[in-house]
This record gives sequence, C-alpha cells and structure tokens, in this order.
Amino acid sequence: MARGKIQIKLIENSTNRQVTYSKRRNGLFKKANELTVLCDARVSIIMFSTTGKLHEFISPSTTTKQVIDQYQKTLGIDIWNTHYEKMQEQLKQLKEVNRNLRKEIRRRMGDCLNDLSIEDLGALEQEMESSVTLIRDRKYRVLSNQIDTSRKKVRNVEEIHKNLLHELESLKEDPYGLVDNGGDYDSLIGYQNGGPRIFALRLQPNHPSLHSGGGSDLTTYPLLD
Amino acid sequence: MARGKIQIKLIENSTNRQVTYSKRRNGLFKKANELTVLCDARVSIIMFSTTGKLHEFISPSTTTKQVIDQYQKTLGIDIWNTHYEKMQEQLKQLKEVNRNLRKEIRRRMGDCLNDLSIEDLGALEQEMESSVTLIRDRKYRVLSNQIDTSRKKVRNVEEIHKNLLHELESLKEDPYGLVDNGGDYDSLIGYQNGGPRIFALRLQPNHPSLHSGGGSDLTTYPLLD
DNA sequence: AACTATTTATAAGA
DNA sequence: TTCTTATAAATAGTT
Repeated sequence: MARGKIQIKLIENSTNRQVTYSKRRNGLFKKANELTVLCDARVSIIMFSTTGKLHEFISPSTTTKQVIDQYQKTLGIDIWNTHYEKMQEQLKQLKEVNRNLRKEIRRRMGDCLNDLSIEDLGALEQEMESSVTLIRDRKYRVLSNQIDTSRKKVRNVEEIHKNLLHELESLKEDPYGLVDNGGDYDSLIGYQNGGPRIFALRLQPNHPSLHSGGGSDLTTYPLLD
Repeated sequence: MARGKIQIKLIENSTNRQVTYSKRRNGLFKKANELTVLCDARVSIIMFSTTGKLHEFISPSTTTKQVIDQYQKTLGIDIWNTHYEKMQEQLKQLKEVNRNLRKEIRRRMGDCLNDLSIEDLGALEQEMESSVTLIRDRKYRVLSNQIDTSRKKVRNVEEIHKNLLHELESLKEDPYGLVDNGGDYDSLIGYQNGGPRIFALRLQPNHPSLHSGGGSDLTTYPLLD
C-alpha cells in the first residue's frame, strides 16, 4: 500500500511474509485499540502465525476469558461450561451425601437422635445390638487366633529351650564346656516360666497400626466434621 | 483520519460513535482478512459493542473454537482448565472421604471388620455399647414423654367426657331436652368404657413430630382422627 | 529499524 | 446506512 500496490494473496517470500506479518499485526492491534477507546468496545484478537506463534490483543477494560465467556453465552454455545456446571452439580451432591453419611455415623454414636421417632430409635438400637454382637464375635475369633498363635510360639520356644538344655547337658558331660556357662543356664531357666507367653501377648498391642490399613479411620473420625 | 485529525478518546456523540464503530469494525476485519491471506495466519476477532452486540471475525481456514482451544493449549492450559482441574481434585477427595465414611458405617454395622486388630475391635465394641446405651436412654425418654402426653390426653378426654355427661344430666332434667336424645346418650356412654384411652394410644405413633408443638395438641385432639 | 512514496482508511458532510 | 472526498494513517519496498 505504498511504493506500489500489492495483491492480496499469500506472500511467497518467507522473510517478506514474516516482516509483513509483524507490521500488519501491529497495525491491526493499533486499530483494535483505537476502536476500543473511541467506541468503548471490548475486543479480543487471538492470532497464530504460520509457525504457530501466538499473539493476542485484548481491550484493557476486560480479559480474554471474559470475552470468551460472553462469546459462548451470546451464541448459546457451551464448550466447557456444560462440563463445569455438571461438575459443580456433582460436587454439591457429593457434599450432601457426605453430610448424610456423617449424620448416620453420629447417630450410630448416640448423637443427633433428636429427630428420630421411637420406631427409628428402636430399630437403631436393635441393629446396634446385633452389630455389636458381630463385632464381639469377630473380636473373640481374632483373640482366639492370637492365643492359638501364642501357644504355638510358646511351644516352639519351649522346644528350643529343651534342645538348649539337652545341649547344655552334653556340654556338662564335656569337661571343657563347664567353664563360665552357669549364667546362661540360669537365664534360660528363667524364660521357661511362662515368660515367652507374656512376651507374645504384650507384643501385639505395641503394633496396632500394623494390623490394618483402615483402622485409623475410627480414631480420626471425630476430626472429619 | 480524513477531513481532520481526531484524538483517540471516547467519541461523546452516540450516533457518531456508532457510525465510527461500524466503519472501523469493517476496516479491522478487512485488515484481519488481508493478514490471513498475505501471511497464512489464523486470526480470531471477537468484539462486543457498548450495547453488548457481538461481532466476530475468523480466518476462513479455521473456526473460533479451534483458535480458542489452541489458545489455551499454547498458554499451558490456563484460564478455566485450572478451575477444571481443581474441581476434579476436589471431586476425587470428596469421593475418597465418602468411601471412608461408608466403611466407617459398615464397621458400625458389624461388616468390614477383617482389617481391624483386637484393640480396634475392642474399642469399637465398647464405643458401640455406650452408643447403644445412649440410644436406649433416648428411646426411653421419648417413650416416657409419649406415655406422659397420652395420659394427659386421656385425662383431658375424660374431663370432656365428664362434662358432657353432666351436660346430659342437665338436659335430662330439662323436659324440652328429652326429645330424640337417647341415641347421643348411648354413644357417649360407649366412649366411656376405655375407648378414648385406646384411641389416644393408637393415635400417638401416627404423629410423633407434633409433640414438640405443645399443649395445642390436647385441644385439637378430638378432631385428629 | 528507518524512510518515504504511495495506497488505504476514514472523518465529516451529504 | 451508504456515498463522497479531503486528509490522516498505514505500509511496501527500499535503505
């Protein structure tokens, strides 16, 4: 448009095209800005060069997001708004479900009982009784398993003990083995008097978290609300 | 830019502004189109006038949605994708909490006990026992309240009954009242034989929520069933 | 990046 | 809105 008219068609020379792109882009943005100021309009220009480089103009009074939002709103198009709203609905529902679950738990803890009728209370009581029975049964089963395991351990230790005693006897008969072995003998005898049993039983409570992955839920429950 | 230079500031005259908006918009779109052709670029222009009217230009080789999509991609998934991801994270967390709450409830129902240690089971059992006590207490309190209310109602009905009988006696002494009153008398006598008591006791479970309302129940009682 | 001849855009008026 | 036209602004080709 100066020093000679040009045809509006692709500029073959790459360098030339690049320069023209830059010059005209500035011109376009300048015009857009003038339009914004002169006419109080909101303009968003997004452009990509052949090489994929992004350039954008946005009227100072707004943001690209706002313009795109309003664009969709005006055209009644929902690119992601549908998603967004669905997710928000889902969030709301989940929170509600959550609230109800917490209430359920609190009732099972003897709280929040005000809005229950006698019938509800009776049913809950009965359910709780049968549940507690289930829990108790389970507890006894686990306990008996543990006792069983403990017995086996004791038996095992006693076996080892017996073998050691035998070994000791053999050593006593061996004149070289008599030297400085009385102490060990005493300590081994000491263990024999129910010691391993107590040890096994006391070991379990020290590692309660090792027994379950989800057991901590119960203790952290009060913090959830 | 012709017939006199203008300052780039808001055009006060509304009509003038409108005309300029139209002219310059055309100019801008023309330039955008030329840029598209000359430099093989993709340009999206979205603009809103003061009055909120939408105008858009899009390079023929593409669509506005594509440009917007690429815009976001280029900027590193921004604008609302951040929102989106945050919401997704939130959803995930809520679902997880939900899952734990359900597990908690199932445990309180005697289910899902496999991964609990004896200690956990014992604690749960104890907690359940005390909870069930709370529920039972609550049940008894509600029940005693209901019995109490029932007694009051019965007393009230009996009072009304007595008054009606008195009234009837008065009417008997009144010679004008003797005509066609025997039927009413019989029916009232019939009510006296424990009828209201049973009625009141059976009524209660049907309206448990009305108890908190207070004494008005008593007066409206005869109309309730 | 600057220059400038020339084209193009457009403000004001019709 | 569109046309006209004098003039401002943009810019193609050059340096």
